[in-house]
Amino acid sequence: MSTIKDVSKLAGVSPATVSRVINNANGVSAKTKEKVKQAIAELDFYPNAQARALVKQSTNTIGVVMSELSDPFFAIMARSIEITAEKYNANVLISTGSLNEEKERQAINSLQAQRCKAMVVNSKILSDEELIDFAHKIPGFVLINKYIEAIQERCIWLDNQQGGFNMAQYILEMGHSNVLVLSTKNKVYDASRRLAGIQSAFTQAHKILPANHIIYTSPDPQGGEKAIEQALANGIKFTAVLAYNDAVAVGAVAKLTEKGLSVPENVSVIGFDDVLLANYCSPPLTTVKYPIAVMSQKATELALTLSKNEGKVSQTINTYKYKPIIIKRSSVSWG
Amino acid sequence: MSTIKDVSKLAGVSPATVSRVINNANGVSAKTKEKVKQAIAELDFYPNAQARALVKQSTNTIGVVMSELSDPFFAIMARSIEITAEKYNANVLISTGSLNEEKERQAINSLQAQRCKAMVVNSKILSDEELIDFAHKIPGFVLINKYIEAIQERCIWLDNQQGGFNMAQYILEMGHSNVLVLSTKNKVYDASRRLAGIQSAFTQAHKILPANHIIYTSPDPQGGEKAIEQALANGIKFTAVLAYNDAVAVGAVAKLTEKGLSVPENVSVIGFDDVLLANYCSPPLTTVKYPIAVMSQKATELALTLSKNEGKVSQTINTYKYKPIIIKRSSVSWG
DNA sequence: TTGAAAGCGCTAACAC
DNA sequence: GTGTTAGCGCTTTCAA
Repeated sequence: MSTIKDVSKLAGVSPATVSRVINNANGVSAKTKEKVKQAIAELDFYPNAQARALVKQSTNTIGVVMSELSDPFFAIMARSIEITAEKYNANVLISTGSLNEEKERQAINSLQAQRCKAMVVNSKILSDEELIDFAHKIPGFVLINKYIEAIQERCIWLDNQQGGFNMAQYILEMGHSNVLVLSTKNKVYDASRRLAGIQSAFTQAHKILPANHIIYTSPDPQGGEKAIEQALANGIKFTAVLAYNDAVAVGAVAKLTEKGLSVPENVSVIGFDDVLLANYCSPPLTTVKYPIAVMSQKATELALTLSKNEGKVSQTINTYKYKPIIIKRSSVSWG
Repeated sequence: MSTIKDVSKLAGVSPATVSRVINNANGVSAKTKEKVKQAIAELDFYPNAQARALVKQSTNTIGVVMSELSDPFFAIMARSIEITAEKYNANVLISTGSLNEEKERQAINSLQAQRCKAMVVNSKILSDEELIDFAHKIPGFVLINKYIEAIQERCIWLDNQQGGFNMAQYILEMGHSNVLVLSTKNKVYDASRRLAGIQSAFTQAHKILPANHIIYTSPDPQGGEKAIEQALANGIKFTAVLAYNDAVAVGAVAKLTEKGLSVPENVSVIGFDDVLLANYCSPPLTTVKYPIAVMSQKATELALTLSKNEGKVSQTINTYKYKPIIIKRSSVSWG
């Protein structure tokens, strides 16, 4: 790979001049500019991004931490961040953390090593203290899908508790009182918020949600299938299922159908997120809309802005809480 | 952000020694190592990845070019690459190109600027010549989902034509002869291969596929819906739909159902890819399996290997063609 | 309008 | 074992 020196030699100018040309600086005569451009083309030269970053002390790269690219929810998030970043001419570096504390930390560290000043982090598992710490060290550190009061001006979040509350309230209104809740690994932040919301709706309605009606399972269709299998095997009685997300819901529907229980006639099911799948599965899924695309865009813009201002937070706006909304389709019937 | 010099000062050693410690080089006494480590912790120091890359002349980063992260197909691909890269301690840099020639080229260029020596590229639209050119310049350049003879030892591909052929052969065997084909933008590589396969199956069966039975639409559910709407509006008669991918198929099913045509009783539908959606939509979709996860893993390993060998291709293996297989579910009936 | 020179943060010879 | 030095490819003063 050729360097700026090679180009300068071929064009018969100094490296500085070549630098001026590739950076569109003015103060270069049209003639030399032309010569340089030709040399660049001839040598197929691309300025080394690392060298540039090193001297400029900035990369214009936004780092993204999330757990699982292949999950449609995160895929939408990634896409939205990317589109937004492009608008601001920023590059995107994605680092995945999975549901493991050490990995999540590493993901952030590797982004730090890349000297990303802007970061959008979807932490599922790190402690609040550690995240607050990061926020204080990294100017453009933004948390998405999570709320921590101490750094609320850097949190873009959905009110998950409200979402859980909505699901439960709706299903109770529909006349179901034997409800099965499919949650996920209890250390996962949003899962616990949603569960809290569900429980508070039960309490408010003076109903009881027995502990054995809560099953913790993996957040994918297989998880949904397994959970239903298990509930049925344990003889748990239920006429409704509240799933952690749409993928789990869809797996639950599949297993219920397989066992001769039709949805929504025998069992009602509610998902969460409203990903593509929810609209096209059968029956179309009643679910809670998670406006992740809008939120990701906001998070990206905030991260970029903060990193420019060296972390100085704007005075006017200081909270970014989004509201979940029930999308009623066909997977719920009167109980 | 602190530098190696700051650390060396605080620890009372030379920068070289610090470098030795962070690189786990031997020849450092336990005592100094301890001092240095303490200083590192105290200053919260992370070695600057760009500076490192610059002097080492290598980044251990694999670049990925693809069009659309939010498509589940690509999401699986990204995930598989990531998992594989991690095994080899390589970082992943994703650059998206969309279905636009200039953007695709830019995506590759920006990866070049980052000095990625290994690259997995899913090109939808660049010309063969240009791709061959890149392959000659970039040691670890690997093409995924595309076959170009001149660089076949760097191509990981599915036999799309065979896949198209299989779909069509199966639907013809099932007794359908009024078939609607939902393809996508005709410049897209795999779409054209699949279409060619479909056509050759028709020819071989001495059947005719009229030109107005081929509709070009966007590769997502909305595209499927629109295409069906259009076909119906134009009074085209069909009892079977061959879709470009599962997302299109699922959209088609939704629109057909909406119009009072049930699947598979009135119309049979076949998808392509076998993404998660295919198994959980209604009815479960008969589709063509695209083993993208395995292929992505292979591509990653190949790219990494080639980049280590400076592009020298191993002698033993020299072709990576994968076979599509029909997965029979419930969206096809006898015609 | 152009060039020389210093330096970004790190590693790798080569001394000692 | 440890330090000194040069240099990776680029940008940016400062001079000319």
